[in-house]
Amino acid sequence: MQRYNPKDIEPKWQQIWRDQDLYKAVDFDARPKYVMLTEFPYPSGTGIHIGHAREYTYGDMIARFKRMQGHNVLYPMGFDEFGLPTENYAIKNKITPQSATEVNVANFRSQLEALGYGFDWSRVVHTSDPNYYKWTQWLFLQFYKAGLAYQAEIAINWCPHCKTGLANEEVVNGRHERCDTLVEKKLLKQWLMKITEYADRLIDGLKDVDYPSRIADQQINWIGRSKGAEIDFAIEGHHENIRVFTTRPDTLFGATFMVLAPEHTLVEAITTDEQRAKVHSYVKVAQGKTEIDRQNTDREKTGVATGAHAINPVNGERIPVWIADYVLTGYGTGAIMAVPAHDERDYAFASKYHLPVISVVAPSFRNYDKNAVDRPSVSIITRDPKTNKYCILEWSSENMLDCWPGGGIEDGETLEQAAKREFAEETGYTDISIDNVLPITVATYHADEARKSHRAVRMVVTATLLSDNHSGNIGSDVYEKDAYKVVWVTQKEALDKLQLEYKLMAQHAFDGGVTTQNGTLINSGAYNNLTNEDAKEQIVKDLARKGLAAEKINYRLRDWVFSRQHYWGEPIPIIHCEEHGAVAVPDDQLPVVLPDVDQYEPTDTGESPLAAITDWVNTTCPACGKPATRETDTMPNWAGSSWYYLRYFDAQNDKKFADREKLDYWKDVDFYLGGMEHTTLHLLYSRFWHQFLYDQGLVPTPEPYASRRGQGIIQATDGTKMSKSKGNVVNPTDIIDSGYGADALRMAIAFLAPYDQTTPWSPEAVAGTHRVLQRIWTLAQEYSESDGGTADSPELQRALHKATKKVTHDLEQLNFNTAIAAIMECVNELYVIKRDGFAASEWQWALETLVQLTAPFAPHISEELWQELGQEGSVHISEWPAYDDKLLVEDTVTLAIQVSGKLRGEVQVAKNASEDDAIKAAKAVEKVAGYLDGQTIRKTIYVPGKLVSFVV
RNA sequence: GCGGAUGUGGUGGAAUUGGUAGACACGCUAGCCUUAGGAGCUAGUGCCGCAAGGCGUGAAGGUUCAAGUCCUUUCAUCCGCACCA
Repeated sequence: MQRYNPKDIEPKWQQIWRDQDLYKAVDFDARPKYVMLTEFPYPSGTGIHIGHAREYTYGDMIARFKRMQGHNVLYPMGFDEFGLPTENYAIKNKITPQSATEVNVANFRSQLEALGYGFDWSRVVHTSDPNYYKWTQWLFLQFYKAGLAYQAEIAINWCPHCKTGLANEEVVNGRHERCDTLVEKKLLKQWLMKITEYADRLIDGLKDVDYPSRIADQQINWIGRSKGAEIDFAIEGHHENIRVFTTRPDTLFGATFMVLAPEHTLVEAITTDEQRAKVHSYVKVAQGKTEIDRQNTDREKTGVATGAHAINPVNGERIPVWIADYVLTGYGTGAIMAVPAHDERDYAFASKYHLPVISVVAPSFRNYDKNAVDRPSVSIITRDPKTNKYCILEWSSENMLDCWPGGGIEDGETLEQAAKREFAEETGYTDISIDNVLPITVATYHADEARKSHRAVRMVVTATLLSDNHSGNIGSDVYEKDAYKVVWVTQKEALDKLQLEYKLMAQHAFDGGVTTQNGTLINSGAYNNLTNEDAKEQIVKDLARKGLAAEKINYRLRDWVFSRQHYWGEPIPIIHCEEHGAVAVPDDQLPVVLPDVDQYEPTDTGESPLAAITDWVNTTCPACGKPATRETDTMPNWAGSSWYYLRYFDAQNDKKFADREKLDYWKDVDFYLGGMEHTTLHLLYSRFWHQFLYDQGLVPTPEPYASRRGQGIIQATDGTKMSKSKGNVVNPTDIIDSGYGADALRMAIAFLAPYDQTTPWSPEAVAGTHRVLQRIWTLAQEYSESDGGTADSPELQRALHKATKKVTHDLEQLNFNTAIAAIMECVNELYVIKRDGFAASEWQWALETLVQLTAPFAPHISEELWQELGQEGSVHISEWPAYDDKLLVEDTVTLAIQVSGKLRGEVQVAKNASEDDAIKAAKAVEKVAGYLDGQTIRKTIYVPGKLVSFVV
């Protein structure tokens, strides 16, 4: 018998598949198309890692499964070659980026082939190939011609280590995501893409695609759409207005000051002479701070008054204008109205600089029956200054909520009188002072002794315990006597114990009166008593009539900084002419080829190294033929990957980026698997490009990816992140070469955990899957060496149909791990059946089926055994097995028997046993009978095929 | 703070509509076998207990004949964003 040795069979089949073009996708084929896309790799010098293997393994399994199910599958691969790592690698090794790329790509490709992936290599794309980036440049020019690519001199994020500008998306916690260097602000003339123009489309388009919420929400969050209004405040003694953006126009009456960002354009003009020196020095300090400093929310707020005053448009109040660096230039208008009573940041600022706080929204809690009768009442939040604890009533009845003392306000009684009386009646404490009436409206359901509904409209007061004077009486009537305890608790305990309106009162009392909750307007003139939601609309509407406000939607998303000051990227195809400005390179002069150079190190000047190559830079203007210069910035690494999937549909075309008929055939990507880290980068950028191309009529679908999933990360064995410096990186090629082979590795990766879960690598897993493959191998060998068996086996049929059903369903749900478990279970069952003897004809069928089920997971061994079983052609283009539910049903089933909800035994009954028979059988079980003896059976529940439950 | 997720044996992880918790695998224990291989086969393996039995899905309550699954409260961890007005 031949032993299973992957080294003998894997390279052999890889060569045969290549020779046969087995995985070549066919344009215009009649079978339904299926585009399985995984993110193409960046060909670094270190080769592929286990994360690549996880992604491509899942993709390959789906591609093979769909192919066997009769789809015309396109599973393409390419290389995302431009970018900093290769440039740095080339500089370090003193070679050109072109040759570094060539070497790395060759290495990547051979590693990918060793894993047995069924890529259609005839469609491979290379983003640094001029035949490819010609079209990246051409597409860029479509954006430019549509006004969506533009130049602007702005302060951008600059990485001093990589010496290039960065997009917002590439900065994480103030650092460049690639090299972890603190980014700086640098004022540079930049190319930008107007992705903000597509902000709404990028949100709305998510409704039409199948993305998990963690991906869709992250994108929505990143775009950060927020609805509000822009409101103009007049400045005393000036003609200009200060325009602010706010989402809370309902709190306008509570605006007690304004804050401008230090960089705001009006700062210089409005600052008074007395304040000028202070303002200047503050602005200087603010600009000297790093991004990370300015974004630190723990930092104490600072600011300086400009001396100027603005006029609140709703009430004519004169309010001071400050500058402070907690207001950002880049968002909204760079100026805010500050409402300290309803915004924590404004409150912190107001407290520090002793600015007034005016509450204008009384948070309300409403939970009552509309027909209820009003009953004015008061709740008293009393603090004992000696212990810093608060007095609450703890009820012994389950129907009563623990609460603040309080009760109805009698006719002719003031709020203060009622509060003191109720507190004394309920707690016995007679000596308190009322400090404050909280702006809060609590309307809550309350029933009296006659079960009549009341609406308790509560006033909430805070009070201080002055002495321990006590009446000795707790509770005023028979219902309250001994029904509760008076307890003193800390703030935290109070928040833990109290619920609903009582909790809300506590929160409001403890947080100093600052609240962002909804409620009713107070201190707001004509708008008093409106809900704040209604007031929002009303106030904006009224101001809009006077031309002082307009509804406005703001986005967190910024335009995409598209320039890079590096050599190794697509040259931006623009020519600068003194007379004609920025002119697009004509189509017939594309591509603008990256020139060969000796020096491609980045510079500190903010200029790309291309700027030094004068004979490349100097050219003529396409419009007038006069001397002109080329744009020397290059595109970001995200450019080539923004449309690469479209090129797979027509990879060789030299007339167009892709032929329209081929685009119409392949349409979009059916399933796109990739990394979660690309959610707000590549995935967002490419959706933006695609939506634009759709608007231009260049692609047939509004969205590029019909379905998207993100695979989880494989961590190091100890659960930490793999890193080269820690030496805990798992190399897939090493595992293959060590003798386990690609099939066992693929199975181990997929068996590890659900596909989207982050999970540590387990080195033993490969030994386990290798063992399973050996067992399958052995089964097939023993069959082919046997001379037939003895009996037909319904068990055999059931085992294979069950496995087929499970594997089919699990693959459809992407449950790779349980699909493999089902194969393992089936193999175990076959070993048990084998011991009982076997019939040749059925084993032939059983093994064929097993091999087919295994094919997507372990393609080499399946192909080898398929051939050994006497099949012609490849298992990978054989028809996926069907299953028959009828053959799954066993003749007898095991019923669980419960007595009073506890499992007490089990019994075998015929699969179609009647309820009576089943119950009779259950009662007959000795152990069960013991539990039923002497008990009255109150109820019997029978779930066919599952259990019998006796309630005694 | 906002958004998203996850808590189940020694480990990775299973568990359609509420219906025998721990499938499958790793590891471990014992035995067998051998062409001594990165072997293979058989049995066992949630916890406590000699057993009967009891206890068990982060914690606490609740609904139900029955809860990992539904409801309420709460704790912890991870990911993304974060002075976004």
